[in-house]
Parts: sequence; structure tokens; C-alpha cells
Amino acid sequence: MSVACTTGQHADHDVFAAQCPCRDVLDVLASKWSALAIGALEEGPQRFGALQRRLKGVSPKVLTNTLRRLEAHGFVDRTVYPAVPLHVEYELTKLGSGVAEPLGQLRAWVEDNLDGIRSTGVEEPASG
Amino acid sequence: MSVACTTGQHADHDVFAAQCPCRDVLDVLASKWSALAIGALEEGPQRFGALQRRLKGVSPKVLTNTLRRLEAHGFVDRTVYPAVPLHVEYELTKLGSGVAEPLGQLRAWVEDNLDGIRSTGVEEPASG
DNA sequence: GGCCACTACTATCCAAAGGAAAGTATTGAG
DNA sequence: CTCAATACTTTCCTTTGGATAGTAGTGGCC
Repeated sequence: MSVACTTGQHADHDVFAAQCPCRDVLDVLASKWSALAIGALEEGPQRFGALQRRLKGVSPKVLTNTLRRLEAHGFVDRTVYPAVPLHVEYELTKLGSGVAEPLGQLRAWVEDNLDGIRSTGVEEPASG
Repeated sequence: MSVACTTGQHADHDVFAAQCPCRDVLDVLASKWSALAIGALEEGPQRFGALQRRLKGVSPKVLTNTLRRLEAHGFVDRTVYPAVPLHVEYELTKLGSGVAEPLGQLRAWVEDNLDGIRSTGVEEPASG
């Protein structure tokens, strides 16, 4: 039995198929900022500003976009407290907590194996 | 001088840090086509054309780009057999096989949970 | 009353990446 | 010379990512 995409016999879901909604979902989840945002939210509900500080280097536009996409797919809940100053909280849904596991393993793998990975900025040994 | 990741102690590696090479690696791996390409290559070495057929809907430009990025980071090996017609084979390195695990779990999660996920095409329910 | 700080975005401009379709290079068959 | 096969590369256009600045609402300060 192969261990590839067709591991399960559930329906006709196949990430390798162009027309499967899987593809869309994979596109949303398999992104740097989604993986990081979901990872940050594993620590509990957080506000926009806190997420911005946690995901160092993210611009507010991209963070908003990321969170809205995750919200649209049901991975995070967005709650507005109309207090002063405005207060918005993001938290993982049950679905979001579920996907946080494989995403966390990916992040952990990267951190664990970084030393064995060639980085993008690697220079070719210029001989001479 | 060195950022949190160049010390050799993976305890210092932090994907949430902007300057950490982790970020680069995560960016390469956490993409739709990378996850799919690595998944396809789990089944064994494959040629460009085979990968193109397996990753349904991918354009040759994007597939080339994806494979070259994975190669540059040491996740796949590219072997050219200068026969006629030209023959090129891609296969996972040891590193690639390692990351195939968390990536496979992500793909599997998507396929398993698709029924509970709101798809992209969903419009915001105009309430009121 | 006016200004600043705080919070959460939204807008703008530019560059990089994604995607569809056609073209390139090589060589044997006909 | 064209046809076929393989693996890209090129072109054009749209989408997304990224840096920076501006918007909106209210309380505190002076």
C-alpha cells in the first residue's frame, strides 16, 4: 500500500487533482504566513498587534490577508470587542487546531534540520 | 553578528524570527507545488513529464521553478541522461525524504478533513 | 478644544511569483 | 524537410507579497 496522497479511500478527494477543492485548501494552508499564524494561535487567542509582533517581519496588509483567508475557510475565528481602544481577537477553531498539528510538525522539522539544509543565499565556491 | 540560527544549536532556530534562514526554508517548503512535488517523488524517482502529469494543472515553467528551488536547497537531486530523446530524472534526497513526512501529513489532513472545510468560492453571507 | 497615543486596519506603489500558451533545442524516422 | 518525443524557456498578463503611509474612533493630557 502506497503512502502517497491516495492513502485513504475517502471520496474522490485528491490533492493531486486540479479540480479538487483540496487544491484550494492546500494553497491556503501551505504558505509561510499561514503556517506561522496558525502556529502562533496555538498558544491561545491573540490580538492583531500581538500576532504582528510574533510573526516578525509581516506587514499589516499581508497579516490581514492571511487571517481573512484562514477565517474564510473556517480555520480561525475573529472576534471584535467594540471597546476603546478597539480590540480584535483571533483564535483557532476546532478545524484550525486540527491542522495546527501537521503544520507544527513542518515548522519543527525545519527548525530541527536547518543545519543540514543549503540556504538560498549559498555562494558557489569561486575557484580562482 | 550571527542570527539566531547559525550557531549550530537548533534550539536557537526560530521560524518566527525574521532573520532566521528558517524563514527561507519554510517559504520554499510551505507552498502548494512543493508539497505536491515532494509527495509525488515519494513514489520514487520520476521524470519531468511524469511529474507534470501527476501534478495536474501545473505549468512547465512553474514545475521547473519549483524543482530548481527544491534542488537548490538539497531536497531533490536532478540527473540528466543525455540520451535521445533527452531524459531527466528527479528524486528525493535523504533530506527530501525527511521533509516528505510532515508534508505528507499535511496533504493527508487536507484530504481527510475537506468535508468540514469551507471552500474558497464561498461568499460572505450577507446577513441583514 | 486640539493633539497625541493606541489599535486595527486600508491604501498605495512596486517587485516577485503564478499561470496559460507558444517557442526552442536535439536527434531519429520517414 | 516535417513529425514526434522530451524538457524546458519565453512571453504576456494577473495575482500576491512587501514596505510605507494614511485612516478611523476615543480617552488622556495640557
